[in-house]
Amino acid sequence: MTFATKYDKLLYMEKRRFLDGISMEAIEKMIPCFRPVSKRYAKGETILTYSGEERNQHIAVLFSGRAKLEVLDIEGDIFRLESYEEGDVFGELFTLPINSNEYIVTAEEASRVVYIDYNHVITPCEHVCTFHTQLISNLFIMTAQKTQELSFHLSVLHQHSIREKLLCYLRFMRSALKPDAKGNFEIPMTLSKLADYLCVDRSAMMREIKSMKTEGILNSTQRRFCLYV
Amino acid sequence: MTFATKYDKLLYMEKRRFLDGISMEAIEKMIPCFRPVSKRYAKGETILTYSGEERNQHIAVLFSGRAKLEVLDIEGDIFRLESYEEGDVFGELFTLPINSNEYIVTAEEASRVVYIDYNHVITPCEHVCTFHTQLISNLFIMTAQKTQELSFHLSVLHQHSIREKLLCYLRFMRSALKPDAKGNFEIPMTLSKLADYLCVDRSAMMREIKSMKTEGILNSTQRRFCLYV
DNA sequence: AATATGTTGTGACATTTGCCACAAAATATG
DNA sequence: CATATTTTGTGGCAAATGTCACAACATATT
Repeated sequence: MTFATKYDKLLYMEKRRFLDGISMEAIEKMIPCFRPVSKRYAKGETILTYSGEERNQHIAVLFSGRAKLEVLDIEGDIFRLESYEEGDVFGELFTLPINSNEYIVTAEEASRVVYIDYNHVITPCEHVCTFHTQLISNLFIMTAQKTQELSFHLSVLHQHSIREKLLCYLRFMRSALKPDAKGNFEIPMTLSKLADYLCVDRSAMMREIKSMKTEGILNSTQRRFCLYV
Repeated sequence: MTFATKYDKLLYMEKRRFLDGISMEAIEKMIPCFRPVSKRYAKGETILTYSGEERNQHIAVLFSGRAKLEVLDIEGDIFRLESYEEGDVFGELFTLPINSNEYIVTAEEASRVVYIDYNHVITPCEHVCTFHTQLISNLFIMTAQKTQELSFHLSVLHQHSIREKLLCYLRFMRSALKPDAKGNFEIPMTLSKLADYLCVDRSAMMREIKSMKTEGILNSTQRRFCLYV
């Protein structure tokens, strides 16, 4: 059904994970304290939905697999809002529910999700969890990184023309991906997905890439790009 | 210089503040622990800049006033990325610095900013700060709310046409603002700012509003809207 | 109250962008 | 390896959007 799965990342950054810096022994000690609930989901299965009517105070962490968040609006249109990879956090806590819109998180691969009560994470426990602090820090950094990604996405969409959007995205990718000796780098998603990300029509984007090539601004084949500006 | 200041909010939600749920006595006890640095800025003054070259591990909290975050890109174009009101958190930690872009936070009114070292907040202190947990929770919720706003902004920009963007924004506002008996509500920014927010041309937006009026979809004068769909 | 500055509202025109349709290439699947 | 599915690349045409210019209005400032 879906191809090119290994290219489906939206951005390329070193992500903080929920359990970074916490030893296995510490994790095992923390389990009785946090009482995490782990659930498995098959490919295509709905992980959770919310519509803003009841507040869900659980933090969901995607431990393995891939998932997406889609919005079903009042018109019946559905569109993808976010993509989740291993280590991502999600849940109602992180999405401002637009009234009467339905938010649906679906597994795009077989996935494992761990639910943790938000209050348990924030409140220091009676047992001496040395790594509780680390956990809070991780969670905080993860949320901050999420705002970073969204912030970047917005700054790309703020560009007026397709060309400017492309340049904004590609320049960031060039600096993030450390291009090879010839200056080539390969973006982490297909051109179709890129058009979605930039909120432009795919064929219009292709046309723009073409004219940028003839102008000598860049060079590319498929996902491989080389920027001259 | 700037008018209509009370309408300059982007969204309308009950925001968690940094010191919510913490008594004055507790705050005074916490001061020696956190060692916050408070600075005042005049209207128009630069609060801070960053470009991703050195990591600034401080959290900035806008205690009073108003500020904006702008990006200066490689072309020399400058555009507004975010607006900050009282209680907002900002700083390099929350913005993914696009390579060689310059990020500039400027005071739009006389403002007071409190800087706190991130590690001090996250790490439990030797003194018994009962409200340390509350503080962490506040900070976390604030960051989550930030992602909610960005997330909403993105979901608006994902709409293809000006009309869809308008409807998406206005429907949210209607539900957030509790319209009067006649169904009227007043959006919290000027129409010019709205056009910016929706990333469309202002006059094109006005044209669209006009044709929506003739179609009987909505009614409006200035910032006051009444939606029929 | 008078002035300056920004906001709202409108129209004509140019341009960009989206839409559609199709073929070739690349990538998964069995 | 053969097949199915998706991605990439291209062109013509229509529609949506941006640009420019201007007047009336609203809001701060003095």
